Amino acid sequence: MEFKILKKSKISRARLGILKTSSGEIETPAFVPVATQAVVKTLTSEEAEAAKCRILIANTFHLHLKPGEKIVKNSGGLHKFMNWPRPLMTDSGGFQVFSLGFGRDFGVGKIIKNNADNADRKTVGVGQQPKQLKITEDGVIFRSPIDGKELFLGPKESIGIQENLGADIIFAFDECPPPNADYEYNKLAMRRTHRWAVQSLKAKKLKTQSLFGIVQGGKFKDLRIESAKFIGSQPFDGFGIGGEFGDNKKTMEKMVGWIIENLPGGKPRHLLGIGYPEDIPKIIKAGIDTFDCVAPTHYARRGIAFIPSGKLDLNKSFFLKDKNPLDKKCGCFVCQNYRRNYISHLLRAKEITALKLLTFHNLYFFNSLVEKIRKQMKKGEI
RNA sequence: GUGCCCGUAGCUUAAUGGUAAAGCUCCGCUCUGUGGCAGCGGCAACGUGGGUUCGAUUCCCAUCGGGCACC
Repeated sequence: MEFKILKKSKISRARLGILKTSSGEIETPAFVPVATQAVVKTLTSEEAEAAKCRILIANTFHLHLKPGEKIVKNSGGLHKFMNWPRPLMTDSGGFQVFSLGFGRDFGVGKIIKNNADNADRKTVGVGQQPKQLKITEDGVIFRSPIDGKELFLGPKESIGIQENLGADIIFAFDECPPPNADYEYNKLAMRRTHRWAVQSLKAKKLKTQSLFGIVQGGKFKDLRIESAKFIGSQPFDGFGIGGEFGDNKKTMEKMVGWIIENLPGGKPRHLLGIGYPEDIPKIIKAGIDTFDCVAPTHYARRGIAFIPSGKLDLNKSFFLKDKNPLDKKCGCFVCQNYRRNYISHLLRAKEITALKLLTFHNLYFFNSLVEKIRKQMKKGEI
């Protein structure tokens, strides 16, 4: 892999680049749509490409369970398996330590609003374990959500699976602590993640893949700096930034800043799981090169379209009388050919095509948004 | 025409001699390394008219509407 920085902004930390992988190159900054189960839900790979997707991220944990990495490997690897010849990432399964663990126990996502509703939420401290899984020094004992069987995932296991899957960019196994974890828990989890990072490097054998280390540290400045410095000092090909980013957009920007300042400048930085439209200019200005987010695809399946002025909830009945396209200025095939009333009807009729049309539009919207930012960067406007 | 049964929220159904509950629909809200989920909140009803009773959605009568059986 090669990362070429074409231009550095003079007014922010933003940079324009080309990320060259074994499966071709992408322009950065770039949005990375989520294809957990080796598919952008509701779309074919050809459709994802038509929606301007140039790189996707699949998931180690999910693909290990179903269909199993050997099936994928025997099918010629992830690219051939899903007919996606372009660049691919796989997430390490570290996030599932959170989403199937404390995230499920407390019913929280990785961003938790610090309001009255959450004032009485308990904090997670050192020594606590999630109900459904066990975190040890060597890795994590999961229970398969499919058959309840015990399943162990550590750095070696994760890298082994990711090598079999065969994405171009793979991630070190990490622990993503919950947003309600206290300082001491974050410190402990972060240092464990650092040890796992070193073990992930050691476990990696294939040279065709690039390995990204993951920075943790929660919302704590000294931990984020320590993590960025440590992970940054290791021979990774690039860096992921994981975990939580405070309870509002401003703190997120600030926190990403702490990390970026302490990472080596020449390697790509991927922000894990962040990217609402309003976040995108901010994180790019903070120095992020790639980022993934379920927002466009997940919201689509809840009936919501992203447009320049915000979001449209097509479930609302007044859209049944709205003959406009989702977005008049959008160039995607959905906006060229379909109207809000029809999509709203399909949603109400529970027709899966509604989800497909919205997914396509949302991805096109996100990818166009980032494309526009790249153009602005070329002109020196960002 | 006669007999029997049934009329509770937009829909499908509960419960009760002390003014009513749920599911779906509908209307809000939440979801950031993905659940084609889920969760939270809200609007909304005793067919009509009498009677008995301190009090009737509940018991009685009539009436209207629906169903079944018989003629």
